[in-house]
Amino acid sequence: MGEDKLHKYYPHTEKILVAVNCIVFGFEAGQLKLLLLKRNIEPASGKWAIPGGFVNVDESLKTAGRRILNDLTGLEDLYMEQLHAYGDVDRDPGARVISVAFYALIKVNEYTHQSVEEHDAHWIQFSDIPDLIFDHNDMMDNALQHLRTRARYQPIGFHLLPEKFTLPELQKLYEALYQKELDKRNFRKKILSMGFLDKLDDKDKSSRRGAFYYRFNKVKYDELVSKGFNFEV
Amino acid sequence: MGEDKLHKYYPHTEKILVAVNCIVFGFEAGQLKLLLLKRNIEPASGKWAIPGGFVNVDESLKTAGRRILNDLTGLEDLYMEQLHAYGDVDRDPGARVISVAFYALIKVNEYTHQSVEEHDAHWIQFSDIPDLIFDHNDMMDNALQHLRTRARYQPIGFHLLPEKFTLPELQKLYEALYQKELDKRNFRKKILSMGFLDKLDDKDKSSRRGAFYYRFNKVKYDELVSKGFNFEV
DNA sequence: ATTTTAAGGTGTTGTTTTTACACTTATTCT
DNA sequence: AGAATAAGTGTAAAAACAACACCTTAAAAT
Repeated sequence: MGEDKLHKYYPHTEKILVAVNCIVFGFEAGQLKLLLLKRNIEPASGKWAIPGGFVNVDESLKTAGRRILNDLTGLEDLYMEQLHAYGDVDRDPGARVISVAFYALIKVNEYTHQSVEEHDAHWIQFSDIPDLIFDHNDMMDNALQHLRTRARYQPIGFHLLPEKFTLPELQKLYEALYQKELDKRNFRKKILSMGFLDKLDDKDKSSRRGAFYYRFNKVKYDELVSKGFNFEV
Repeated sequence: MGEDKLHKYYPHTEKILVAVNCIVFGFEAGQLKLLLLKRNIEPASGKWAIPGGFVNVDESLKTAGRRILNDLTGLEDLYMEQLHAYGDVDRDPGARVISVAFYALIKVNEYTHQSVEEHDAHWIQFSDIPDLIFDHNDMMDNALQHLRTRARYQPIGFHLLPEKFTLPELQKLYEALYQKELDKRNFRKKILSMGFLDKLDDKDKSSRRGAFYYRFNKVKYDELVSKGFNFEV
């Protein structure tokens, strides 16, 4: 799509820089974590920032998000949803930049850890989030808030856990999200009564007794939803 | 903010046209309605569209939304929230345009009707929505879906009603949103038990018996929220 | 003036969902 | 063998929800 077409149809209009930022959440050792980078371009080089970059004219917003996140951290195939467009005139002191924020959820494992480290990115837990550049602390707050409310009504928490997870792990995730302890019996009763978790034969042996693994069964879940089921934790 | 600054900090980056669209909802005669315009610029001139226009470099997204909506329809001071940024590369055949959609709620009355008519905009009820340009039908679907879920957990429905409204009116609004009949006694019990509606002394006399007016008391509502209350209808 | 009509307003009961709460079991470590 | 640790399990009381029918008010019609 060239300049000709642009001027033909929308003369006297001003173009603007468009960026995307990806707020990447991970869950590890009972802690919710955020992926941050030290920015390496001016202005604000060296300061902590949420991964981001500029959208090219020939790519969609989500494509740009995936490309930029891959460039900056090596991560790919994450669950990603658009969150909000940040458009205050002076939000970026370098230029007028509108940024579309996405939040992403990732199953943290050795491979992703390695990739993140090689790119000099860092997992920071929520009690230790530093001052971030521009409006990135706002983005982070909004994303966290959004994740909290959304996880209650959509089964997106499973994107933060490995394929095979235990019920105590799942409960710890929800406790981390809601910042509130949950009753073990009531939690298990509720989750299992929904009927889309498959109990596996093997156990996670990191505790003495060991806890059975479960798996999220998307086929069953979709079937239930099509019958009017509403997820809620 | 000039070109100098831009080139100093972010060289080799491509700027893009940024638009906003406002999905404006109204509620009248028991019907949820959408404000639409016939587009008067190319491409797709003469086709039905959601009101929209381009963002200037010196205004925020929301400011642009209010300015454009005011230009196109004369409306002002609406409740407005950002919804989603639409960024597919070919969504607008005229150029690469990213559009940030807002949804807006308005208390329809004689004054707003007049203003809308003078600008040749139209209130269309949901059963009669025509084919819209570009991805505007998607925007509308998303906005409606969003309104429905959001109205359940946030007291935003009151933005669609006059300051003084009756309980039968409020119930009709929720019935229109959920497309489902509600039990009069249970609805009244639930809404009134929340304790943020003030009953007024006068009645709406458009029915034989007349129904008492109520008013949403924001101070009481905020107080309840600060004590941990969660709105849900 | 009386009757009719249309919509507003009101409580109770059974069912379902949610919450609170304590002991047993499996396994590892010593 | 025994101690330690976390996993796993059931019940009862309380709260929320859903279903349901009649009386009241006031305008309109006769």
